[in-house]
Amino acid sequence: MTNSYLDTIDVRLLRYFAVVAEECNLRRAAQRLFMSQPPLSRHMKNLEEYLGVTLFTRHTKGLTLTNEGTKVLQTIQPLLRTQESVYEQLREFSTASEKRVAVGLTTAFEQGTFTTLEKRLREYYGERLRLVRSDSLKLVRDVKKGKLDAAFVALPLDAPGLELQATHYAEPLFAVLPSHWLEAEKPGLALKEFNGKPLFWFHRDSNPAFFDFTKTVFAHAGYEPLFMEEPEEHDVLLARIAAGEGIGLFAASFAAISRKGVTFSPVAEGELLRLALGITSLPGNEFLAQELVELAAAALPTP
Amino acid sequence: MTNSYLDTIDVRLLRYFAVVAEECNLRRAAQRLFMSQPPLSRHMKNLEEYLGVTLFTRHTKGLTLTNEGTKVLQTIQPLLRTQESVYEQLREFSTASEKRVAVGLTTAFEQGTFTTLEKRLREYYGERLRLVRSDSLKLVRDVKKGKLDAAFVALPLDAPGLELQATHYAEPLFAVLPSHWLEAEKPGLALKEFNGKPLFWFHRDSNPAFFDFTKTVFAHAGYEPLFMEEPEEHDVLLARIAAGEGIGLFAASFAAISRKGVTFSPVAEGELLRLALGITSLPGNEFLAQELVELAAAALPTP
DNA sequence: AATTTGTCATACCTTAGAGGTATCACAAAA
DNA sequence: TTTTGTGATACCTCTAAGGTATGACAAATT
Repeated sequence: MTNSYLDTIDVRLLRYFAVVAEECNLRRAAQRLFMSQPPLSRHMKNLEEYLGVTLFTRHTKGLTLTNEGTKVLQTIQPLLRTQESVYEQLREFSTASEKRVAVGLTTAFEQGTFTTLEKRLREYYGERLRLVRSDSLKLVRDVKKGKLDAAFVALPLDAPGLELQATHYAEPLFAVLPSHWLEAEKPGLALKEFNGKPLFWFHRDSNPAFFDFTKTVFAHAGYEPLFMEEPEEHDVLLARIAAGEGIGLFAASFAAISRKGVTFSPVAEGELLRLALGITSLPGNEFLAQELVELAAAALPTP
Repeated sequence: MTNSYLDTIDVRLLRYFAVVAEECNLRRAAQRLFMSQPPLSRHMKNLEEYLGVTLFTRHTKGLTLTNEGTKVLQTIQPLLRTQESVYEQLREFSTASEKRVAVGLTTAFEQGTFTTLEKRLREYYGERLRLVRSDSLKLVRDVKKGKLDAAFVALPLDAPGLELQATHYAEPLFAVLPSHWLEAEKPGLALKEFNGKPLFWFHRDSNPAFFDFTKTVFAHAGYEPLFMEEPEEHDVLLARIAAGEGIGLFAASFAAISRKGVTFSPVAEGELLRLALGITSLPGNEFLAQELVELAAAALPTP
């Protein structure tokens, strides 16, 4: 019996192949699969290598299936269908025959903000609920992969291909400063007072749209920050601010956390710099998303 | 519709589950799957998490399926069967409707050793052949994974669960020394003359059985080497030997490669330190293995 | 009762491979 | 000629699969 490499092919590759065959265009197929074009190109090449078959002819307008490619496509259809139906059946088995709900929760706001919401979610979904805390970008990735059904994320956020529903909830950003920088209590600090001073901020890659937006706001306010890489851990960040290395900008709810040596202070431009709470999900999960919006409306303060 | 994590489960996990369910024992199941017990334990835990179902009750004599576990097992059977049959059909598609043959070739011998063998293989299998060169241990791993149908490997080698057939071909080891260490031409150097001198040698982990064996031979010969980590690249190794950092021990065929500053010399214990050529494959591939043994017999010199 | 053995679980590490960005080569369209 | 849209390539990052070492625990053995 010749194994010829084939046993190790992931069914996922075959599913990718089906989508590519349908689109006849790598870029579009990649978009539908929530990935970028190059890895998909590689996957198709590998698949051809595995199978020992040329699946496509490549030309400058896209791809077209070869005859063998068509045959392969027909051959795998039953497998893809069987997988779907079996997975559908497996979903029925979850505890108490009820469908599980996996929901993400952003760490962009102070976690205490969500205690009521969490309680409501647990009451509402009971054992079926699976709650995951992470930063908005990882949550978006997991929603795309199907690991999460929906996620509460911080807006603004660019999530192409996903449904995105806003809730009423939003918070202005607060400045977090080393206490000794603040000569007197000044509510509503103007950002321009910090011109040239270092700001702990996220890397542009993690959310280009929001990064560029804030940069514009900073510029308008006359604040040209010296960007410093933000530490992962919240307490580390506070410690470094206390040490006078730079300032931070957090959602207002974080003012609930105090630390020796740092001062939370509202900024004059706070209303421009708002984080809103949104719910993201794959198209098709609108019902769940709507449920979550309503639960959030009932369980979050109206600021 | 709720995705609930489930879409991302690899079918492989389900296949593992089926094996575990059959064996009711993680260690044995892991052995059948060519992996160690801990990852399998984790996989089963993850699977339960994904499905939201307790599949097994764990006790001190092994595992037993729960009722839900049995139901899940029944549910996935059609998928596993469909996958097998579809993959079987896919194999038919390989170029010219012929089954492909993936064969590994060890780098433990000088590659020129195999020129005739390679030629024969290509003549015999034609386009169907896929030849991979790597070290014996990676080849064994790929054979286990099904990426290779069979591989020519260096013996002795411990490959539990795999078929292992010896060919008639074997080579003694030669010493490779910095030229300036050799005062006069001495054919048949005794290892003990190098006592305490550094030896570039492989890490024990890569082949414990062979490592221990050679160590015993060294000890008997009165050679207590100072083991040094062997560089990956052959030419780097030669350069460092030329620089006088230590000696090496290679299969005799490598004497074909000369380099300024190093001398290849047979060792008196060479007949004890032999590398043989073997063919390894998964049980069930005996026919191919036998073919390869015969091709090797015809294409390799009888030393 | 104490020891040994065989079970699964846990902690930690290494590494293959999936996916990302930047960029290329090429042909069709403008 | 330039622009635009195609797939391919090179290179990087990081997740997750698999490995080793070890633990906790119960049954079997002494």
